[in-house]
Amino acid sequence: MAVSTSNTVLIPVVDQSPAQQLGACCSSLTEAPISVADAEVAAHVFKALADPARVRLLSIIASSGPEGACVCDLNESVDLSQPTVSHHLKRMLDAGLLERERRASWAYYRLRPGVLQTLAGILGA
Amino acid sequence: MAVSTSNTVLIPVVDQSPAQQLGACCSSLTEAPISVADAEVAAHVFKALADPARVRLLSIIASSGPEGACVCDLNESVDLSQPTVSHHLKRMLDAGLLERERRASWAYYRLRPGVLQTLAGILGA
DNA sequence: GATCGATATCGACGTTTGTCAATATCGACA
DNA sequence: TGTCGATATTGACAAACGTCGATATCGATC
Repeated sequence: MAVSTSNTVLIPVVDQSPAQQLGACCSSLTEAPISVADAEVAAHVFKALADPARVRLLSIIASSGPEGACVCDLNESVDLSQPTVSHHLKRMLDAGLLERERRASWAYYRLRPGVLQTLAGILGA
Repeated sequence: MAVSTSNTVLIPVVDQSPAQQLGACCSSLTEAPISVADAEVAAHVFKALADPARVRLLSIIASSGPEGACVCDLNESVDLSQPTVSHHLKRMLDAGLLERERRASWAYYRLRPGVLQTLAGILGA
């Protein structure tokens, strides 16, 4: 998706997940007023955390280390239907909080490395 | 609101703002799976950040230091009606992210001390 | 006390969201 | 190739949300 012109490579920001854009957007909310565009990006990522089921799913996934957590286990960890769990996982995946890997018939989700640190950096001092 | 019985003082958790409960709930999302109750508290605070207008308002307020920002200025900083700005401020106030102080006819909002650090601590490692 | 300016609340509206049942997809394996 | 189990997608619905205009509240000042 990168557009190459002579010796420069332009990467359309809109093709990146919100959490990816987050890394390059703003240093800290408290340092200076965030721009309207960057606020949009940040809010999109916070939205992915703005639901109890997603917070819990993320915590379970994050606690299961770099190998990730199997959806089959996640389905039983929260009291929600399988499609609903799948929906929440997709939401966090699209936001760039999670990564997915297929192993045989199963899907494993894991935390995207560094994304929580980036988010904390934007919040924290 | 504290209920005093003989020599103990019980503070009902439900009477505290979500951000206040946050301080006493969970250490880190990545350490161990968060409980259902704590996930509810955390999600409530994240919800207060899950809107572009609120992120920007919070950033403007946070950037204006401990003396806070006047609503009269905030109204002009974002392209929204006065009632909408008031609504967003109330949402963050209820979540425990902000504090309000009246000076003469004006209302000043400021960041509740330490709340972003607490939030970052829950996210970060 | 009457007025005025600043902020908050109310009522209404279209949009987004969380949820589920039903169904589709996709890989493994007989 | 056909079946089965795991996960994703679709469609529908109620609830929550963001927004605004109109109005209420509340202090200051005349």
